Amino acid sequence: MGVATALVRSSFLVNAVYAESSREHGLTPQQGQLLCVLMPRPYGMSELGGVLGLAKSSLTGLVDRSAQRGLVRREPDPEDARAVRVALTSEGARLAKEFYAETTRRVESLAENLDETDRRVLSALLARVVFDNRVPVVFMDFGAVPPAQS
Amino acid sequence: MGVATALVRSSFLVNAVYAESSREHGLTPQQGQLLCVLMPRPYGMSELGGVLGLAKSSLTGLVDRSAQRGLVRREPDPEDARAVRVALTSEGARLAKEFYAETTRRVESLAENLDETDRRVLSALLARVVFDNRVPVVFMDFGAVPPAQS
DNA sequence: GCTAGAAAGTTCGTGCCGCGAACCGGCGGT
DNA sequence: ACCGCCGGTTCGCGGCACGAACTTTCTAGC
Repeated sequence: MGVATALVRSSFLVNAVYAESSREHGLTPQQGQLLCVLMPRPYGMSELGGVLGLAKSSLTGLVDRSAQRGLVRREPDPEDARAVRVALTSEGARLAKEFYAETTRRVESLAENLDETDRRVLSALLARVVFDNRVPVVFMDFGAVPPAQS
Repeated sequence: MGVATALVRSSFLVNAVYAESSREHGLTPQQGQLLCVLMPRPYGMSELGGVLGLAKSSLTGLVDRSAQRGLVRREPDPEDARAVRVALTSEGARLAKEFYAETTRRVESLAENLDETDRRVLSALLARVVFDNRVPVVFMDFGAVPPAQS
């Protein structure tokens, strides 16, 4: 199988899993992604647009809906009266943590038939691709590899 | 980087590339995907739902819009008066071929910094994941590796 | 200081997407 | 001949993403 085909199909798979996990947590995939991005710290709207690859107006809507559900909050930026800092509410932080953990678990399980070595190799190669192509931090890397204290 | 993080981020990347390629061909990503699936042969609506992972009603809409743009056609199934076979129009087939080729090229180029060996390993590992998880044929594998007459 | 313009966000209108519920007509077993 | 299943469509809903136009605030240049 060509590398393009492999990448496209695996993306399809990961998306499906991500979407299902979102749905089961009462989130849309976009909201799930927003929560994950906000986990480490608050972001400005434009900054979020850059990370998520969305237009400003798209962000307004996404943050509106997420705020309406009590997941995030718009705080005024103390340094710039125009700007806004989008932060998780405590409820949002709770859900984000849960969603992140469960999604990580499920995506990991997609590679459960690979042995430890293969998983490491796969991670390393994908990490290289991700790095080379300057992919923004759309999914954290916390305890991601709480790993093997080999 | 954990395997989950690597998979999620690379998916994000591939999606972005896929979406951009679609847009530049005047397609939505869903329409592009539909065209790619239909390249080898016509499909029934339910069958398409299975492959794309969509509800019946979602398919109706997608096929409607694609048909309106002259990309696909609904043909009656000669064996079953209820059923329908969705097929590419000649225009649709032309665009599909173009879109497929360009998208393959771009996705491949995401791994351009990997040497031939690494690319092969990456393909093999992803193919394994895709196979183990029964991912439907959402992206063909034609001349996928027409490559290098080294 | 003042003003021209850039930057941060919002609003608005449009089209696409995905879903479930309800529905219709053909198919098939009994 | 009937009744249940199956393939598809319709409808109404909410979410998503965009560009264009607009408001307010910041900042450069003079």
